[in-house]
Amino acid sequence: MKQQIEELILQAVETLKAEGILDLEITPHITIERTRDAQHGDFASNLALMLAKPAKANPRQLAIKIIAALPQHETIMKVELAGPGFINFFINPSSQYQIIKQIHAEGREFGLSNIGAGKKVQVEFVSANPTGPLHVGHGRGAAYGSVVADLLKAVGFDVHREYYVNDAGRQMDILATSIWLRYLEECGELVHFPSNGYRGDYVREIAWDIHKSANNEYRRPIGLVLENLPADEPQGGDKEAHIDALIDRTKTLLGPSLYRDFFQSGLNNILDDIKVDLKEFGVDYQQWFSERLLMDNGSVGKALERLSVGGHLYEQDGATWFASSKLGDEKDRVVVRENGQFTYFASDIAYHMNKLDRGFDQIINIWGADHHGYIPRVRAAIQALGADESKLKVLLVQFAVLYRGDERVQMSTRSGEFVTLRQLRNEVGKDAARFFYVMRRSEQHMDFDLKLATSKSNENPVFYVQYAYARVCSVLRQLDEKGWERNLILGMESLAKLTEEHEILLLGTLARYPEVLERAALQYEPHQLVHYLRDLAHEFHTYYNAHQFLVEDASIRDARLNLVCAVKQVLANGLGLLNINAPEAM
RNA sequence: GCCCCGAUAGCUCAGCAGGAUAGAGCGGUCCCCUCCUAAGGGACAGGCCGGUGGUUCAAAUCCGCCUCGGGGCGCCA
Repeated sequence: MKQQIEELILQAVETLKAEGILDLEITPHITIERTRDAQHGDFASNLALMLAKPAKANPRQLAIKIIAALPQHETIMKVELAGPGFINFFINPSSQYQIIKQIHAEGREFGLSNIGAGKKVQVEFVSANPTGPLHVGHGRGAAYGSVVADLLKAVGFDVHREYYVNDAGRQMDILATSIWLRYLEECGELVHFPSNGYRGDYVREIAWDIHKSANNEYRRPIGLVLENLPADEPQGGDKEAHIDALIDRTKTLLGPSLYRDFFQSGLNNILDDIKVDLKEFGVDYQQWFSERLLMDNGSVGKALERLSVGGHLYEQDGATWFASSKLGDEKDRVVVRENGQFTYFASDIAYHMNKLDRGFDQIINIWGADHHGYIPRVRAAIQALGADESKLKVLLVQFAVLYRGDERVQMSTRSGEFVTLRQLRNEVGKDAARFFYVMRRSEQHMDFDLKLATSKSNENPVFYVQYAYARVCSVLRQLDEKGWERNLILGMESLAKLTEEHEILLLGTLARYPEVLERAALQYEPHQLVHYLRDLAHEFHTYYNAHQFLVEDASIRDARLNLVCAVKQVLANGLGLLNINAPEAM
């Protein structure tokens, strides 16, 4: 519809050019938008306003000429000049009814497009360290990332979803050590738990499990563990030095092989839990990409080699630095520490090299807003690797600040005081949680009131949309109970009987759906789809209250049912994209 | 100090590839079930779109400056 009007306008412009009214040099960017006010018709163009200056003409005069030059078309009922020079298009109602036939014909496919066809996109999201269960902050990234991925797929991109598992590095050593200390407690040793260790209950649970299956295999006397350790912070020492020494001691006492076993069982335990958690939250991945794999298979070395060949590395103070400041970063970054270990950034460079080598046309990283300072160095790395940095798109998700009523909930993984994603799901359910997370713009700080989200009252907006769907289902059940049968063909033939204001309004909203999907996908903004679904549900509820669908006159009845079933289909398609259930009854 | 995000109704937020009287939900006041689920609908009240300059025929939307919030600036991950 929109495209048709665009073509008509384009033809008009050509005509005016041929007549010498418009300069041949002018190639206008034609913008057509749906009107907000029905008085302004269905579509409006500001073309005359845009061209007024280059054409050196009065916008209203110009609009009149454009209108005169517009070819006739069956879908256009009338064209009006309005305001300062807007051209308003009124669509012929008979062509508006087509949307119902289209939705019925396309079903689940309705709204999908192929504007992304042939483009491979990788979406990396969540990628939380496997040092504990996912909390509600990760939930937002999970919901947002999965819907962005689904939207891109819906408009034709070849989407690859990935979780980068930080299974190497110091944090993991701290975790392994924390589990081991809890394990020793379970064995009966009297342990002073380090202030910098992971204190969550899940650490104890993992320790119990290991003790159950391995008994005292990993037990060492606590005296040996604590011997000559630097003091912890509460004792006036440095907590970092303390925990590092504790890690070293753990490795020494267990030996490489046993330490690795222990480490691995902690990792597996938590990663499996994360996988199940996300699966239950409706989030699937094509790949779980291991950082340790990059370390072990030499990819990090290769990536640094590539940077080195390009002259991007230098040695200073015993460390190896990446000269990222020459490529837009604010300072250079260490990639190999003085102690010979790679930094986290080094493996991230390798990971991005790997992404590039896999031939994605676009790489989308969805990060927490706290990582924003990290973007310039990754861009620098991509350039240094010889790739086009515009392939990288970083989408930042602002934090969800948790409230319980008026009280702000403090969160800290270390202290173990946090609300897990699983707790949230258990309290509100998958549907409400997902809906809440994506109903706000991702760059927007979000106040997530657990009290509100956990309330099963009608304040919860997800019910509103689901209820519209359930109502249609209910209508169809009622039809059956009344002994009527729906005649699809008769309904389609009688669409012209849908002349009520509410009905015309719904036709327009239904027709908007593909545009909403396209826009939401290309702008990575799932909330646009959420708002659309709310609008659609609202218009349906209003219609429902204003008119009876199951009327005696079969032709009107079937026409209305076809309209209402089109609404049902679009609600199902939209909710499906959000991975939110569409219940037959509530 | 530098960087990112934000500031719109009492509250939570849409609207921001500039457009015609700024929207929704919740909360407030009132109204609508002998009728397909009232988890619904309708009406009213509620706004100097943080402030201030600028660009434009047109600015909540774009640009500059300022104020106030949140976050980030490690040989941590």
